[in-house]
Parts: sequence; structure tokens; C-alpha cells
Amino acid sequence: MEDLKKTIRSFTHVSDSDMEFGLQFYKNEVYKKGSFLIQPDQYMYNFYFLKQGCVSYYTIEEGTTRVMEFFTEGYFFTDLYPYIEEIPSESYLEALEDTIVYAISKTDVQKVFDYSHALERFGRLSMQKTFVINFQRINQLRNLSNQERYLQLLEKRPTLFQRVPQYLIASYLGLTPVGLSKIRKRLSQK
Amino acid sequence: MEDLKKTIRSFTHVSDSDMEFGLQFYKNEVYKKGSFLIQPDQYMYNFYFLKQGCVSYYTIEEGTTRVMEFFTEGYFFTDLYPYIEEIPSESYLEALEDTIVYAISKTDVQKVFDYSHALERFGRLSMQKTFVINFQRINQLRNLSNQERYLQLLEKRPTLFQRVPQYLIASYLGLTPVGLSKIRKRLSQK
DNA sequence: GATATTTATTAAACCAGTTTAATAAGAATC
DNA sequence: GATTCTTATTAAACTGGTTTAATAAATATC
Repeated sequence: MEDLKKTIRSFTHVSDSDMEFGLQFYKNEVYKKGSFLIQPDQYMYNFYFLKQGCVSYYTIEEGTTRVMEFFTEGYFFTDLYPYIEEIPSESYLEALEDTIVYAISKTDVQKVFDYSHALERFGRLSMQKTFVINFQRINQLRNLSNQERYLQLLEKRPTLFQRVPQYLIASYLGLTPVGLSKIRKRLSQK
Repeated sequence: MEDLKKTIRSFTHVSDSDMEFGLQFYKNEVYKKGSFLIQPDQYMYNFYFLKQGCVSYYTIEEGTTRVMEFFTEGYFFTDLYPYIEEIPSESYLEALEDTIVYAISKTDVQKVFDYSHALERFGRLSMQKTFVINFQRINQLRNLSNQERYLQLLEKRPTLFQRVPQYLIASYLGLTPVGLSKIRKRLSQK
């Protein structure tokens, strides 16, 4: 779990003993391509760190798949709202590739934060970081054209386009496969 | 500062002595309507709790005002990214009404979190809450039509429409004043 | 209370997306 | 290797916004 340790320490200093205490609760989980970490009506008990693979986080509303996020190596994630509120999920977390995650249960997270102030600080800072990322995403959604958002994704997460089918990327960008195809055509004509 | 105390305790238990330690750093600040808590190129040293009034958080890009958020009574806010990274702001925080905030400096926040594990927990949980709110907003932006988002805002923050001019609400919803006017007309014809 | 300024609506032309449907290309399966 | 299923592109008609400009209504100022 060196990668997890490293990622945690990129946020704040954590002593070896605190780190050891925290890491003992993480369990290795393997998901085959096409299998689900969660589906609607299930409860989300875990917080995850993605070690290897790719997970899409989406809902299906009125028959339409809406991709909210693609999680790849180094991401912390869960289905946060159901996780916090302890209510059934309305979403899917599906492995788009064979995927390895480190999972820690909510009760164990609580134990860790009670035990270690430094790790609670890590919790706050990582939450803060995702807050900033989300906020930038909101502004991007409102200020940029679809074409600009496509180009930005291409620049920031280029490997995604090799790993994920285009219609899911279209969904992530908030448009239809037809719409994305048009944008790509328009760009290639320049 | 009873309202601030109450809001903090709505997140997690905080002992009287920790609370007292934390609150001593908050300063009362008053902003006249039309004045700024921050403008581009300034640094953001404070974290705020809005006691009374209304503050709009916006950028001006290529001559166009883009409202990112309206903060009203009970909101915690700052210009988070410049605050974290200690870089100059690119945004405005403008009092749309005479406004009272409680302000705490970043260095004092650090002192408080170092002193009190419980208050750091509050910090994490409040960050987590805004994370959830932002996430819901992202999904709203992507899944709902402009008309639906207008109706939702009308339902969730009805008083905003009495406090804030319509063209700023249009901007917040990501459309032009003309566009919002059309939506309103369409709705009134039913 | 008349005048100037700001804010909201309406109209017309335009455009970037949508939906539906057909086609083409690629990948998986027998 | 032929067939089936999945994914991506293209076309055509449509739609909900945009921009620009004119007008109307509301608000502030002298």
C-alpha cells in the first residue's frame, strides 16, 4: 500500500505509527471488468482508494446513462451522499476494466479519525481538494462551450480516451454521442 | 456569535472550552452594499461566516459577469482556491446588501485546528457538506434543463428573487437575461 | 415630480445542440 | 471466416438557447 501511503502524505505529515494504525483497516478488493462496487438500492459502507483500473460513477435516469465521474489510479472515492447519510444508493459504480481498490469501512474511518488527529487532517484536506476540483468543474460546465470542455478533457486526461468508449465520454461531457461526434468532426476539419 | 456557535455544533460536538478558544479569533466585519470583500489581484486571507446580508461571488471574463454563488445568512465561504494556494484572486466577493460577516484569518484557522481535534472535525465535515452540495449542483447543471434549474432555484431559495436582480440570477443559472426572460414567459403562459 | 439610469421584456435572425434513423466500422462469438 | 452485436458517424428536421437592438417598466437622483 505504498501508493496509498504516499498519497496520504502528499496532503499532510502523518507519523509512522499513526499511518500504521490507519492502514491496517484497508482491505484489498478486486473487481472484474463489468462488475459493480455498488448498484441502486444498495448501501455504501466503504471509502475507496483506486489502486489500479477504472471505475465509472453513473446514474440511469429515464433510460439514459449519466456518467458523473471516471475514477482512475490514485483517486479517493465513494458514493458520498449515501455514504454520509446511510441511505440506499441511486447510482452505479462499475469497473470499466479489471480493477483493484483498497477499501475501508465507514466505522473504521471513524476509528482512524478518532485515533489520529493527523489523519483527520488528511481527511479534511482531501475533502477540500475535491471541493476545489468540483468547484472548478462547475465553473467549467457553466463557462465553457461543449467543444472547449471536450478539448480540456483531452488535454487533462488524455489516456481516458483510450480506456473508455466514446459514448460514455459524451455522457460525462453532458452531451449525446451524436453531439460529440459532430464536435470531433468540426475540429478535424480545421 | 450564538448563530455561528449553533451552526458549528450542528456538525459535531465541540466542548465549551474548545468553542471558546475557536471563537476568540473571529472578528466582526461590516460591508456596505456595493463594497467588496475581495477583488482580482488581492489575496484572500480570511474564512467567513455570513451573519447577515447577501454576498455574490463572481468573475468577469471578457466583459461578462459570471455569478458562481450567492452567499446568504448561515453560509461559510471564502474564495477557496486562492485561500488555499495563497495566490492572487481572480474573483469578486461583493456585498449586494449591507452585510455583516464573522472573519477568521487562515493562520488563526490553523491555530484552532492545531488546538482542537473537534474543531478540525467540524472543518472536515463542513467541507464534506459543501462537497455534497457542489456535487449535486454539478449533476443539476448536467441533467436538468435551464427551465428546470430555474424552477428548482425558485423552490429552494425563493427569497433570493426578492434580494437579487434578475440578470444576476440569469448569470448564476448560466444563461443570458434574455434567455431567462423567455423561460419566465413560457412558464407564465401555462 | 421630471429626468436619467438601470433593469426586464420582446422581436428577429442565428446557431449549437437535440432526436430519430440509416449506415458504416469494429469487436466478439459461433 | 461469417454472423451478430456494439460503437461511431452522418443526415435531416427540430428546438432552446444566443446576439443584437428596440422598447417598456421600474428605480434613483436632482
